[in-house]
Amino acid sequence: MIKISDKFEFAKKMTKAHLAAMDSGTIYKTIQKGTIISGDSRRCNGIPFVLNGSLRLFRISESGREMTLYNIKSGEVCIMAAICVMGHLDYDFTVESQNKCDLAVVSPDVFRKLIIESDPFKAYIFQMMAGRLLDSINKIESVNFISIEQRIKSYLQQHADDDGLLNVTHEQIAVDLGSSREVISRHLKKLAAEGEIQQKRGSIQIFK
Amino acid sequence: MIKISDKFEFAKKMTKAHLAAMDSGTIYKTIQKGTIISGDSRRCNGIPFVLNGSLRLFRISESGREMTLYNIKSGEVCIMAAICVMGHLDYDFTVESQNKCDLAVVSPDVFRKLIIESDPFKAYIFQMMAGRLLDSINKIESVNFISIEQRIKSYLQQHADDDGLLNVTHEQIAVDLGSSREVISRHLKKLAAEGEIQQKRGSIQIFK
DNA sequence: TCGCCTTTTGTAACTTTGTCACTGAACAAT
DNA sequence: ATTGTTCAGTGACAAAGTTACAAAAGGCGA
Repeated sequence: MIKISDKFEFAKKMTKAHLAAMDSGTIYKTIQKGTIISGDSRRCNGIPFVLNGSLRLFRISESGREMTLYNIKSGEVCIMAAICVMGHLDYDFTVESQNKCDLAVVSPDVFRKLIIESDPFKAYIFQMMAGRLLDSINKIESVNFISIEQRIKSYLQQHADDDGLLNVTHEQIAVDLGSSREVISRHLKKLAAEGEIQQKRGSIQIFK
Repeated sequence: MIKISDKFEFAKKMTKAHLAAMDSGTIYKTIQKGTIISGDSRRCNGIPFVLNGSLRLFRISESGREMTLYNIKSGEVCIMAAICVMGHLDYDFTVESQNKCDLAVVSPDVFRKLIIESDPFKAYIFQMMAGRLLDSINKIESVNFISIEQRIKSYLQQHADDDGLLNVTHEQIAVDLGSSREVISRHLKKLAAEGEIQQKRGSIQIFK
């Protein structure tokens, strides 16, 4: 079983005592794709560190529209959980696994101890938070300044594998971009007509 | 002349040595309304702590559209400057004073020293960053989920003084909400017709 | 292999929001 | 009072999002 200290560089700089404390307050678990680990009236019972796989943090509006805020990849931590634990705030985001995931869930108490005592731990959380803030600012800008067509194109580029293939539905793209399926369909159709992509059910092949 | 340690609580918990270091690396300055202190091809030459007044951090899109990302109030620090200094990144936001401001600009070197050595300093920056991240996430949500009319109403509520008066132009509201003046004008006209507000040139009076 | 069900995609009509190109009104300074 | 500048109003249009369906694709059991 892989542990935090195997995957996270910061752990290598921690003292033996802190590592032991972290270990004793950590529950390792493997979850299947589509598992909701937080939100949906579930309280935050620990801070998830992702060892393998990736999580998706999203919100659902009052009208039921869903929007991805960001993904948490392998080697990253759910920084919103961390912030809520530190500020004793409520955590009303929903976090869902996008595939089979190995998680290390650190208990709030141990987290609070480490964030105060351990410099490497603190530095790591700091860095994650800064990165997320930059991401968020970029997202705000992107939503306001960039046309949906451009954003779809970027999305396709970023999510395509080496062969230019994506296994996503129009709905998924819409949710990730904070748009709606119909809009995505319209633009994909246009891109297909222009010969930039080819569509199949549940997947998209991009060219050039 | 007011100093950082007079306005910022965290300074009261710092050691004498760190306070002295901070002092020696800080330049105090007063700037007039509308002064641009960062961005516009200006490099970041220090981290501004706001003693009085408030700053506005914004971005300008390629098409020239301007959008406020957030305001930095008295007792706060420009966290984007801090992040850029820590990550040695470029700082391509624009920061402008919204009124007459007293600033304490801490040099990057001293900032980097304090962020490593001083726990109270670190804790303060941490807290500011967390707050800003929450704000940003809320902004993303608000832009995606809430109608412009609702957002205008919230804006009016939040920015009105005790008598329900706001001294803002339609253009300012548009920039702060990431919308356009014409849209704001349309909705304000509607609100005025419904008797919820009364408009004058450069100011709005809200009722109830 | 055929029908059935679910998921995914397509589409038309409509509303909301944003853009463009002006016009006019309010205020300040000379 | 004239002039220039900033602020607000407006109509026509474009882009994006919503509503309400219909149609196709794929999986699955009989």
